[in-house]
Amino acid sequence: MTNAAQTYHHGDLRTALLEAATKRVAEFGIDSLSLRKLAEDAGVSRTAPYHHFKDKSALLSAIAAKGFSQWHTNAKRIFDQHDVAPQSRFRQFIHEYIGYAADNPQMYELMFGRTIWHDNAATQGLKEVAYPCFQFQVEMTKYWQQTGLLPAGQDALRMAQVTWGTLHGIARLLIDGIYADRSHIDEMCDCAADLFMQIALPPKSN
Amino acid sequence: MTNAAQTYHHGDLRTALLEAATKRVAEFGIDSLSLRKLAEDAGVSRTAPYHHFKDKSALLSAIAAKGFSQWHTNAKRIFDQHDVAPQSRFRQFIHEYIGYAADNPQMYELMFGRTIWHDNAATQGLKEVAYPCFQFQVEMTKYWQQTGLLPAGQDALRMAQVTWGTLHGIARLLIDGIYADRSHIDEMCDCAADLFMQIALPPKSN
DNA sequence: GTTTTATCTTGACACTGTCAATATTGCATT
DNA sequence: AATGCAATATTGACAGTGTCAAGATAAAAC
Repeated sequence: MTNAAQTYHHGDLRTALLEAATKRVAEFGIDSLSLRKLAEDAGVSRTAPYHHFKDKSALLSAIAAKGFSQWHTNAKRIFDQHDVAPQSRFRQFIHEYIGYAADNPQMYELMFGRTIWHDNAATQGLKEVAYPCFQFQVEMTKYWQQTGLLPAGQDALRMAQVTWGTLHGIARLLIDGIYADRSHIDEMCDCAADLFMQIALPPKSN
Repeated sequence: MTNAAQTYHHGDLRTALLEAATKRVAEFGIDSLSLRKLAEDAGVSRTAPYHHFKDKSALLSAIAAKGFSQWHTNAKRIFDQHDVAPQSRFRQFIHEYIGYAADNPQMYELMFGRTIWHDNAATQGLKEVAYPCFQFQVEMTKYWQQTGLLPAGQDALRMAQVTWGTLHGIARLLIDGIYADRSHIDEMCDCAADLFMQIALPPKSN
């Protein structure tokens, strides 16, 4: 017990655990998270966390939920800059998406990885935050189709899956250190943006 | 020297372990693989596997290596159908890539997931099989650019990263059960193909 | 036949998540 | 203020895990 407060009840253990766990995951990765060690660092016993999170998966879900709501507001901020031209906004969104993943690789891995999504392991609370985030991707896609940035002939949902899939894939390749190299992030983003906006682009002179 | 498997009179524990592990991973996933249980099933002691694989990660790398060489030959087979029009081949490649991922989700997860790639955990032997596989993606991209299927203005490597990223992303979204639904695989593939080949498509106006 | 080498075994260590039973406290109601 | 209940925290225990060290055994090399 390194903490001076030796009270039997911690007071706000849930918040303390969540914050410590978030920090630990961000720094050392999902696999490094141990409930026991976490409890010890918080100055409580090994099983104390179980009164605030059903199991380890629930804790991870809670961490991811924070990440989702954070990213969701960020995405809205970018998208809602109505004074910026759609093309620039679209490009900026791509850069910021990949940038977020590159800057918070462990959090991204947690949010969009199999750890919390396989076998329907995701908490109800997580789904309630994540699904609107997914839905937002469709709304944006619809808008970009309407403004002629993306081909309008395709179904918006399908289109959203593909465009998001691209961003997701690039992010994963970067994070997992496969094939793609961090030093060319911007070029890759621009390449993706150009590919998407083939039709929308005015014919280049040079 | 490095060919530890080539023995005349020895038992074939290495092969037995590799096969059993591959089967287990394919069926129940990476996390379900336990070296101890694997050894027990093979009728040897818990630490016997360590004489054939440095650690668990090395075993996983070996499994993934098999998957890579398998996929690599498959990709070449599709690409080398010179009697099929490039457009059809390109489309077929996309469908088969996603199809492979959808049919072998656990293997795909292992091959292209962080488990073996993060922290440079990949074995040298794995890299020797995987890197040519990545490189092939660039060669195909170059070809598609030359045939006018993909925009030729972009750097081939960058282009390959984006196109592969798209396939990878769609595959991951499918496998992890995020957002994308298995029942629309074909539509998603076609949507991606159409998006990539905007330029190759017959011009609608202008 | 003897030595070297590859392979396998037992024992042990330090972890992990999680359940069960128990103890302590804070808060609401009387 | 006293009491009862629900929330919270604790110790003990169980069944796992990967992996190292040291010793045993069989096969191969000499």
